[in-house]
Amino acid sequence: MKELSGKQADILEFLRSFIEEKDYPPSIRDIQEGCGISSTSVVDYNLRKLEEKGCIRRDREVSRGIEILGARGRRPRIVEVPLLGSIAAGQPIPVPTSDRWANDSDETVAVTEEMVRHKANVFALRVKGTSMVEDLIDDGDIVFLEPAQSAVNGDRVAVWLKDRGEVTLKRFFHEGDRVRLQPANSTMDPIYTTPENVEVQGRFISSIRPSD
Amino acid sequence: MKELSGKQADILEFLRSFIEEKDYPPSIRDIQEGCGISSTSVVDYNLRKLEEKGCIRRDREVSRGIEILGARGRRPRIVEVPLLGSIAAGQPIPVPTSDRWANDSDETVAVTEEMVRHKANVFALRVKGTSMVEDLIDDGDIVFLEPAQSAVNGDRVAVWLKDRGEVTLKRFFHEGDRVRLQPANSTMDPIYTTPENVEVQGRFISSIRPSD
DNA sequence: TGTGGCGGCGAACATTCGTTCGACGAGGCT
DNA sequence: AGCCTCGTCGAACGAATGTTCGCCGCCACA
Repeated sequence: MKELSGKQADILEFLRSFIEEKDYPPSIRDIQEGCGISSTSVVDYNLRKLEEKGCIRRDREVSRGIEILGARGRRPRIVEVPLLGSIAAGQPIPVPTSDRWANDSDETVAVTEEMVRHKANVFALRVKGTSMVEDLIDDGDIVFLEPAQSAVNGDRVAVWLKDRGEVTLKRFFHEGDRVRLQPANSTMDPIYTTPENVEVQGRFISSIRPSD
Repeated sequence: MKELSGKQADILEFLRSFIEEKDYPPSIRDIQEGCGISSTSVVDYNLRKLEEKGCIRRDREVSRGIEILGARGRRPRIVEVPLLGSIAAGQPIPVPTSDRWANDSDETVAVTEEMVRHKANVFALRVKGTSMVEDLIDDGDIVFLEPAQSAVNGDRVAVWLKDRGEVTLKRFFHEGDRVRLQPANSTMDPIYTTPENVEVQGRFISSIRPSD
């Protein structure tokens, strides 16, 4: 007996939409009204069935303690990543000096945790320009970076160029006593500088292309 | 008086973590215990303050009717996009013939609504191969498609090639009485075929690169 | 020194809510 | 017919929960 009765499916559907709308689960009597059921005990009865079948989990001794199980109901773990600004071959960007993002008016990007590899303190930047287009990072993309102070060869990092006073996203190569910052765009030349002049700000994690 | 007292900040923080963990809001007494407050009325008092300051919204006559306001607390609208399989220059994929995704065991990808342009019935495919790499779609990427039966020149579409019995992601060009399916990879040749032989399955919306 | 607002306290109260109980009808089975 | 299960119903009980009320200490301020 794995099938859901019509009423059980109704309740499950109501559960979803109620939670979606209100952000908290319905009470038994909410379900009763919402599904046009005449008695609370019927709701309770079917809720138990639903629980037996593994569709929901109920928290007894807690009102509204209903949780939808399964991929469909599980709330994906979302992180709001602060979108700190833009990065290019140009404009300097503000970089967090602490882990406090107290300013709630900051723009954020909401993504699933897996997009930022479950790392903490990740921040996002909007890419301006096409210097990394061959690494599949295009103008307008949003990149996620984790704070980092160092890089190994080949890492894509946001680096602060002290002499220019600007931050740029490039592939990092340590070559003897100099540093090569390699764009992933064959029409652009690498930047050569000294280790003293560069300060790694963050390491590339992933990117999204929010607009087509 | 816009500042939050220490206790109010505590409560707000507790609210966040409680909801994050349990998926439903705490009761007054949950807050009382969780924040080490000695009376429910103190909780009520500060909850009112919080409401005055616009941090939360309370649903009176509903237990646990607390909702966190603002970007930090607002639940981002998430859609679970069914990940139907892979697409490449090769394997056929199952394509939905109806709008029912009844099979809950299907793998899904959770993304924010803006990733799919708030469209309905979007589905996702994992890209195999590098035929679209110059369009910044690489091997392993996940692409989001909307169901479509037609395409205009230049659209990136998933097309069903009847004679080959396979589905592939290409740029679509109608040229006279033939159709050119153009890979975005200069090492690959376009596919020429007839309009009768191609059946557009979906139009490219956006892509993510879940792993580095 | 008195006054009033603020934040807190504990207890009682009123409502909401989950659960239980007895009963009923429709079917299936012996 | 007798007996069982399933799904339903209405009512009531009791636990969980939100709200109110009087009282208190602190502190700024007149």
